[in-house]
Amino acid sequence: MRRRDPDRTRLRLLEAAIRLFSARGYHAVSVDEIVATADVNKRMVYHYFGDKKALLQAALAEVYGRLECVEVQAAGGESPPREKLTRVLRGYFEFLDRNPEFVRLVLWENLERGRLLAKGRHALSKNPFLKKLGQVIEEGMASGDFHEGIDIPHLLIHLIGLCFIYHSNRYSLTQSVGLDLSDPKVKARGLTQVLRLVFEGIERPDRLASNSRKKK
Amino acid sequence: MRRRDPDRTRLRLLEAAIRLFSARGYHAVSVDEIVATADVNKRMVYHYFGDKKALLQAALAEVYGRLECVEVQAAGGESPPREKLTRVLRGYFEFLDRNPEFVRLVLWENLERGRLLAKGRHALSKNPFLKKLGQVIEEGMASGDFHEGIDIPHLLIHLIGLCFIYHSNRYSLTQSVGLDLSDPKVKARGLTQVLRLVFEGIERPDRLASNSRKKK
Amino acid sequence: MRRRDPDRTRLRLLEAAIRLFSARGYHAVSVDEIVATADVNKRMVYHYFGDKKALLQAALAEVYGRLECVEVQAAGGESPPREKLTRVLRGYFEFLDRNPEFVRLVLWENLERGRLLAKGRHALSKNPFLKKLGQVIEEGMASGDFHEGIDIPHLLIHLIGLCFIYHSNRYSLTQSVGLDLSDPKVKARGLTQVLRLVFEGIERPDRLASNSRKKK
Amino acid sequence: MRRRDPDRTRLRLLEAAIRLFSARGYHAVSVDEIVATADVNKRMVYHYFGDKKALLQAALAEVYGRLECVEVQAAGGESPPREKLTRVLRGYFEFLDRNPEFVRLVLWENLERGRLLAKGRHALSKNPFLKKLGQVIEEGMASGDFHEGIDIPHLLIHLIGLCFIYHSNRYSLTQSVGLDLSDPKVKARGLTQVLRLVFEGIERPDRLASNSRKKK
DNA sequence: GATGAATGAGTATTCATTCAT
DNA sequence: TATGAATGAATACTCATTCAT
Repeated sequence: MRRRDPDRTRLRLLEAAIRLFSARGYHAVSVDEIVATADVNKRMVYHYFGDKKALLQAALAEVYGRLECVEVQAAGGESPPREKLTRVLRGYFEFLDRNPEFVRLVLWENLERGRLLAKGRHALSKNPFLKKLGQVIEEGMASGDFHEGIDIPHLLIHLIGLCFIYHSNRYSLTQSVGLDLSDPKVKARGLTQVLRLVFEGIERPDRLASNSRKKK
Repeated sequence: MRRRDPDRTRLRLLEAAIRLFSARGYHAVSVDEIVATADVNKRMVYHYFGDKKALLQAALAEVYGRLECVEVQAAGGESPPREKLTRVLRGYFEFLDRNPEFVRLVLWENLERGRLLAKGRHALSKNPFLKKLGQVIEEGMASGDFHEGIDIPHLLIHLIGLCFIYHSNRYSLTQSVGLDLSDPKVKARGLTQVLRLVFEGIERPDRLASNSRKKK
Repeated sequence: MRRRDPDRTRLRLLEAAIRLFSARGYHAVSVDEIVATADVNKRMVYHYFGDKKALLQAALAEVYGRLECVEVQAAGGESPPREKLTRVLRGYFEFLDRNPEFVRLVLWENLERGRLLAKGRHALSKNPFLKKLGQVIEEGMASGDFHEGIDIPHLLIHLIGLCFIYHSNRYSLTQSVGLDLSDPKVKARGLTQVLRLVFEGIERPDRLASNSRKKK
Repeated sequence: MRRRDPDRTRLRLLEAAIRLFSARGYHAVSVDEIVATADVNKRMVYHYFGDKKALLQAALAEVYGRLECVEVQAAGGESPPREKLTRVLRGYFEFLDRNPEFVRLVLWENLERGRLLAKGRHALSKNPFLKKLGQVIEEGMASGDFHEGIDIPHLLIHLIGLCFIYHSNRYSLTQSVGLDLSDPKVKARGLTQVLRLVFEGIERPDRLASNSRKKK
């Protein structure tokens, strides 16, 4: 008879759920597989979590929470804005790289129209990472290092998008642009190029006078 | 009553499959639902496509193919590179907006690790849209309008990422940045801001001299 | 368009049916497989035979009929009874060996309780082979070569059984007695031993006096 | 209402499987029928056995095992070989008569080319009945009661064949030799005649001198 | 807290057969 | 005569969940 160790059981279930749900999505994973992976009795899913959906929700909460740990310190200190932003973006990019479960679960949830996201108050909503990111940009605008009039919410979206795309569309991009996005070197260069684009754009500065500022 | 119209039957199945697979993913959709939606006998799925997976594959091929139609003419003519690129990006952004099935199926497929994408030569691989996009950038580099030394494959990824993120992570972004990404006005502004970022970056040009070109 | 050749179509269907039904039995074979094997349109099964069951019946009739061809001449002439019987039994044994479809279909039918056998007037009922066999035995009794008082119907059963078992229970016997019954040499020896048993039994003749004739 | 009696459930499934599989063969029986007969939830087939094929395998093992119980004592003692062999054969004949499931399952399995027989160590392979049968014959040869030079493996096959044919080909034989093999009297006479054939053959002993021993 | 037997609705797929052309 | 689209019931098997112990 297995020793009674409620925490262990709950934890093993959660780990199995994160692994399997992120790997194959909610519908492609059966409760049987989860309990087999966790080496736990099936009944325990219902005992600890209620039902399969609630287990997914717990898995989401757990994984989303990991985002909190990223870059709490990265944006502090007295460095110039460009350096700060560089550090934060690098932190985020690498977080996504080291936490594929996060990327995958966020995508599954978006494809499910965020039904479960809407319920529980996840770390994703009151996200300290995004707050920090916004502050760094504001600092840069205040100091005159960055353009004035930047639309911060949209810029946040862009920064997320530039990092996310490397991890979300890996397979279709590998096919269509011909880069192997699982190669660490390719990813490293990707990050470098993202930073360059973000800070400088693609247009030659000496041509900027005539074009820039046309659009608000 | 038995109508006898093979084309109609095949088409209805394909449409139902596109609708349902893109809406809920492969595993959450049953063949029963598909045939009910298509109002077609269940056997016909196997008659025309072989099995459920092959039906998904056919749906992917159909929807991916739609990308081919976008921007065939947009990038022609004698306009300056910036205008050309603007037109192409706007075309892509709006294509994603008008074809949520495309966005969703691409994401499902990436989450499934591109298993079906790998087989069959889809329009996604020998993608004329991406080719055109690459050409426009080269033109801009050649004419001196854009920076020299741009890494084109990565820039393609960035452009795709900037457009994609508005449509792929709509639900989690709505929660985390507080913009309603289903609002057409928000999307329109998003595109504008994307273009601005792409061309100019966020750094003030007069500060560029000291920072720029440090990284290759 | 395939040329119209009714006889060919019917024949191909029949051949495919015999092959498949004898190989795997009625229920394990689908009409689709039959028409695929026959390279004939599915509808033709119903056109020529009525339904799947009737096709089986036709296959049975065809294969049972082959028994008629065996040993029409073998039992003629002036040879002594022992030689005649030897020839007939060898003919039957070898017929079974060369016609596994016959053996298998007879077994399937017996396992199905002879439901289809009961209907159509098959060659199996008014069987010329068995008639001949009986006649040879009677001749032997009349001439004094064979015991008097032989129960002919039962002896017929025994002779059939001795030949049949080598072909019907091939797989279980291979396991339980350790002879490879698919080996032609083993089968040849089997026939020899069958003949020896039939004519002489296993008891030493000098001991026969005391035991024999006890049972009627 | 949910009774909770695993042994009962397993047993009922096994009994239903034996009954139905032996009656109609593997392919003609559906899992639905089995569970309906057993009055058990369908899921339990997979819970206890794995799948339909494994259930058949379990049924085979169970029924084959019954052969072990036959004639453990029959061949002991000090009786003369002829009597011993008579007892053993009568035991086997009557076993087949009382266990039609055995006969039928063995035949089905042979028709399926012994695929399931091959796996799993069934009682059929290390068969104590056949061993005993072989020993009795050896004793008879040693004592001089039986011919010397008997090919034991083949004789085993013949004895099995003589008993089996009465039970395996009942339907076709009824048609072709005109005996009702379901009649107990006919079967009893059949056994008697089998014994007579086995011990004495059909040839008149006084004619034996000239013919016998010709074949090895 | 933990076990594994039990449930009934649901899964993808295949069946023999018929109909319109 | 021949084609292949169409049908609805049946196939083996899996699902998330609950119950008795």
